[in-house]
Amino acid sequence: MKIGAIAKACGVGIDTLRYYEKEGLIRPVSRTDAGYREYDDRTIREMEFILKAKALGFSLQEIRELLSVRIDREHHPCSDVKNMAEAKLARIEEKIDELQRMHSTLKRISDMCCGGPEPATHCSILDALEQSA
Amino acid sequence: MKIGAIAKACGVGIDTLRYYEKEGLIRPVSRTDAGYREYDDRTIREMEFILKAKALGFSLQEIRELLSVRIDREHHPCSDVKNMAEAKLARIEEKIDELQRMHSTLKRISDMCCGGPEPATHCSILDALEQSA
DNA sequence: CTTGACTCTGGGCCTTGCTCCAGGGTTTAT
DNA sequence: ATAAACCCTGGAGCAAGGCCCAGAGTCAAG
Repeated sequence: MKIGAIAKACGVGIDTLRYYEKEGLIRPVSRTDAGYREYDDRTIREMEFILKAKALGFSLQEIRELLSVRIDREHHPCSDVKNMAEAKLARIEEKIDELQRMHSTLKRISDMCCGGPEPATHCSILDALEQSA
Repeated sequence: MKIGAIAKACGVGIDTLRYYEKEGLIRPVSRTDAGYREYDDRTIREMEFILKAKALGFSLQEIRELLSVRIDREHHPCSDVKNMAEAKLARIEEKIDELQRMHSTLKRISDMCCGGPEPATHCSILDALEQSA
């Protein structure tokens, strides 16, 4: 299969595949005489792995590490993978906390605002942003 | 006050002030004969406004809109501000939801992993990422 | 008077993950 | 045979929000 077929099968752009190759995530099985990349089903499974990991919040760099464990499971301890998963979970939790703090503060000051058509002369949202608290 | 004093007072870098100026968020009160930017206390209050809005998740572009209401409250309805706040709240909620989905999926598959020192031959995290579900 | 601290402009660089372009070669279908 | 569709490389550009640098001018203190 050539790059276009893989891209279609995985629902990504051709450029994405070339980019992942440049980043060391995937590799074509070979090249044709004309220099065209050739892939097989393994690439599709690798891409599914990558896309799933991405959906869970792993960066391409982290995915590269996951892939390096994946291709040689025997020589990597399970703890390597679990550590990455737990570190990622911790970062996701931090991000959620931060967003929740932002949300509650903003909601508090937004709820005080009338939101009506009258001039914002006494708008409590703007007032809240003014305060040097 | 010159730019270094403002930067120190606001806890930002000098480049940040020049960047905000280029982005149309702030403006020096005047320039000295030598071309140095001059500011006064109003700038500090503006920067506090900006930094507070940033902490609530507003982008610089959105803050520019907030500032334009702020400097001429009479000619903008309160609803403009509240709409921005509510749109931002909605986007924060979306982001939280997405992170929570990521978190629960990842936690589920992470919890299945032993995390021990043995080879990852049967690591359930990797297995879960393999599955074409 | 000189040294050091400050400021100016204009531009480049960084992150992440692509996306697009130019200018060429190749393959496939009609 | 020729046009359409595909592929190649290398590099530029985008988002956002700055940081950093060079080279030059300015200002305050000793």
